[in-house]
Amino acid sequence: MPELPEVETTIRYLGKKVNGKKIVSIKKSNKRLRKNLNLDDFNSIKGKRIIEVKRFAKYILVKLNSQSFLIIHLGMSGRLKFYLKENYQKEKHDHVVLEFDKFYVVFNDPRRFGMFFKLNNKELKSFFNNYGQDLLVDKINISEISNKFKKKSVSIKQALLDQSIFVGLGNIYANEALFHCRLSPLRLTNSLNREEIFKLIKSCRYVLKLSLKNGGSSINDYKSPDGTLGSFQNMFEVYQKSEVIFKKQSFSIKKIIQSGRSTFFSPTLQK
DNA sequence: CGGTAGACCTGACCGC
DNA sequence: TGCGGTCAGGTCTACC
Repeated sequence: MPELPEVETTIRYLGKKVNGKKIVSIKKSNKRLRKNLNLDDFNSIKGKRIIEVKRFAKYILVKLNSQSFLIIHLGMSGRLKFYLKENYQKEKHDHVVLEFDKFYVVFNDPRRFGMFFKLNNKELKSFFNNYGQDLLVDKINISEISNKFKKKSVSIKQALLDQSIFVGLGNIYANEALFHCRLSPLRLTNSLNREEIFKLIKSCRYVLKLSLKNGGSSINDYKSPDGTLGSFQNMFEVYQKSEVIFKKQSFSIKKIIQSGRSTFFSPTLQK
């Protein structure tokens, strides 16, 4: 489900609620996620205080007052829910429940591609050592991207999803960004000149920021922790569309599969 | 090493 | 109403 704007929306909301608060208790289901808390880590969480909630790539990092972090990844269908105590009702696929003094924070994930685990400071560094530049916050180093692009011979669509080059783009925003800069998803990374790479990055940042401004995209299951829906899905230009209007003319959108993911693009407009 | 299928899951939707 | 097929925001692994 969630790409970078959805994760960012989640941490901004949650940070305001939990910063400085103590975890009174923790419960979990016995269902397997992509990564689970081991027993020792599970037992160590009760009583810890939350210092801050951050994001790295599409991961949510909850810093605890014990030189360690809860690491949460929402996978395809995960979300964090926030409930005042009197409002909590258990739902299907609630996998982790963090109890605070006056509220609960609940990790829910139907498909269970998500992760909920713990790392100490040292482990954190090595866990995140192979990630690329964050399109939302980093000042992008174009030369580095350009070098990575030259060394590869994959389509630029695939490259956008490769988290060791860029961090945070997922399938929706990769499609939207490519349309925004009018580059064909079929182009190979080593065929782009510097100007095209610059354009591509600019469009990625534009699309991500616009989505964030609109609270992310809500398709099927994504909601922010308080249940609000994002609205960027109403602004998709190509994703899951069959035609696009440009300069009052209508162009058809083609759907193809690239490395197992759907790509939507206009062969006429994107070169 | 680099690149690509397939695996991991549940649920929604569509056609019969 | 049910059954089978297809598809979905993301990673990771096993294999050429």
